[in-house]
Amino acid sequence: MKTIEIKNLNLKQIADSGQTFRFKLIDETPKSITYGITAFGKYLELCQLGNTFSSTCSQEDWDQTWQSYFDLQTDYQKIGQLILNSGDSYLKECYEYGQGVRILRQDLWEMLVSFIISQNNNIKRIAGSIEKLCQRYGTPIAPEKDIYAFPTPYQIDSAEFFDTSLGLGYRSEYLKNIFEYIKENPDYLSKLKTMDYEKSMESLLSLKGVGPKVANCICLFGLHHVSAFPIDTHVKQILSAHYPNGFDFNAYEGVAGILQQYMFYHKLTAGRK
DNA sequence: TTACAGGTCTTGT
DNA sequence: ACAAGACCTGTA
Repeated sequence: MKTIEIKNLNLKQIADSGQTFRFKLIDETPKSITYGITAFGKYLELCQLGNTFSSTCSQEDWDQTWQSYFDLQTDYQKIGQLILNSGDSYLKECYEYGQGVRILRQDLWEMLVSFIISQNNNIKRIAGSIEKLCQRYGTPIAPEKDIYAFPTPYQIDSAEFFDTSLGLGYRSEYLKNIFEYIKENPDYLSKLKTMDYEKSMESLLSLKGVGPKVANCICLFGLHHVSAFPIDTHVKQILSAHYPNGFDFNAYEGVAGILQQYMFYHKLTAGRK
């Protein structure tokens, strides 16, 4: 893959949208920006200049891994039209501001672990914990660049998992339980992938340490259930400020999670310089 | 020093 | 059902 044109994709926006902790900023110039992205045991360096993207990755890797990862088969323009036609000026502002946000199709296991770590935590510390977890247990992908895959449950030694150097705090016990559970039930994750949104929520909520917010994040980012709408402290503030009489989820059946990302990205980054 | 961070669990009404 | 309070820990 040399260069390709893609609409509705902005790497910086996705990096700052909070759905992934595996984008590393490599280089930024006034016109272009390059990220190193790790997913599914592979590493991609991708440079964006407007709508033009370039990388040295093989065509095979692009077709088999990254095209799907970036959710390129989904038409975000169409979702944008829905918003623009809705007459909701706040939502319109969020969409126009964050048109390059997509819902990445990330690995379910990685999302499960990452969003358990995210609870009552800050982004810097979350990313640091995940980084250390990969460095300690993950398969090397490009070790000269300090790039390691996200470890499988079998690579993680839960016996030494209470080591405080990962900075997980009380979440380590939740994770330890889940590692053990997955090892005893190796088909749990593939079963989860066959469930619809409601069933997968119910199943995830039965795991200790997974509440409604984290379960919705896993549904949205790990299972691509786009009707999931994670409500965290920021989204709670958004809803009470802009929708005091309630948000009409029925009007956006099946795409609510994408709207959540536009709103979330807007709240976190708009007005910061 | 104290408070906070993309919540969840536990306990007490 | 619902409302507090506790909870690891790095950062400002």
